[in-house]
Amino acid sequence: MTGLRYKLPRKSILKRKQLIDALFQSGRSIAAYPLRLVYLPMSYPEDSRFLVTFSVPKKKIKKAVHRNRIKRLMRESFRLQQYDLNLPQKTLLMWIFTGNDVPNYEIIYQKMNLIINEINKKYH
RNA sequence: CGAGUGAGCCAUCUUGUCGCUCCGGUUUUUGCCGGUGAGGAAAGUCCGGACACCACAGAGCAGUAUAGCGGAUAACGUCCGCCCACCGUGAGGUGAGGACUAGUGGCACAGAAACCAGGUACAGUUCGGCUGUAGUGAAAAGGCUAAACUCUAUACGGUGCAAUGCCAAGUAAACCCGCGUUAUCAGGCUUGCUCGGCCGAGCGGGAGGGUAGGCAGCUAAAGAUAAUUGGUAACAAUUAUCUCAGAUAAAUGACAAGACACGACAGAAUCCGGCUUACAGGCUCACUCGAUUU
RNA sequence: GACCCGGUAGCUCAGUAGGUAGAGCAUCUCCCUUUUAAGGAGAGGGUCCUGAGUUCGAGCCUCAGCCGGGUCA
Repeated sequence: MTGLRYKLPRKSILKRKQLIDALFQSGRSIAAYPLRLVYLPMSYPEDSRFLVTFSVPKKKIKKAVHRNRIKRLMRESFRLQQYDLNLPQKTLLMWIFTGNDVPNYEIIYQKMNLIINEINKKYH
């Protein structure tokens, strides 16, 4: 795995509303509190193995500072683990935070690792 | 030294590795190099502007806001100075601080009686329901109440960057019902109403279809810092230096090491000036009271 | 982001010149009935979202905050 650059540029971020709607309509999900991953294999023009986005509901986390903090932790955690995820084809990913409090980085990292392993089992 | 008052400022820092936004350069292949990157409240959206658009905004009414006097300002409900009232030993603090001698209304309970009056008990009387006292109450004939209507003075066109302009893509110039078509005529604008003015060949409703991209607006400005001058002050003028976020499912994070005061409230979304609310702790200056020493 | 509404009993809502907080449903008790439902009689239940201010006195007027909802591309 040497030589891999752990980057997460803008082109790998899911932005288009049409794709997000499709993801919610027919995507599957895996949960590991306080995280939930919604995913859907799909083809799209962007040159990236996946399109990913992170979401923290305002109903659960009231303060904008805390929502930003959680999204940053999730983004950082996914950035470092993106090559552990073995996907046979292009896939849409949405990470949703379902907890009620601000967690620390280690919990996010471990739970994300759990979900990623779960996905890999399904494809092998 | 202790207690306190007022004004202003700061908001963990340093280094390394990996990563993100925007800008510039390099390179021609999505890399590399350099720079850049949240707040004093970015918040609440409570005021005031700038800016943009609306068949240029006219008159009257209504409505809303403000309320000692003077000044500052682009403007303000903000700020500064002075006067007055109240609070504090004091430094100081607080104040919607015009008018119930224009009119209308309200004053529960208690009380004989509560706002065109009327008249309880007792006493005194010049016998005139005249005077005093008692009693209820916030208030008893003289008042209180305008954060009651109202009056006076002043100000105010409406909508807001999801405004607005342009580009690209796509769809349905179709269907049903009603009204109207060269007119003292449907309907619309003038943003609550009336008058007046203007637009006008289509308009209103039902059911249904399509779009959810990009660029401009978008950050160099009532700008920041310093000095000097004018002014009691708010503030203004001049000179010098500097360029300081512009994202768009939305950029500031992770890890490691070190330091100490062991880190509060909290995240820009068109931009400024205020107000209000949240907030660990620290610093500076001026002043007051008390005690002690000399 | 900008601009608007609302908060009163367990639920749905009334509440105007500021003066003792009400209705319907629900709950509980009793009556009626073989029993239940319906009907009748009665009872309990309130920080009027929170905190200040004006007033002799605020659900109501003023200011600040909290929570919930809506409109606009």
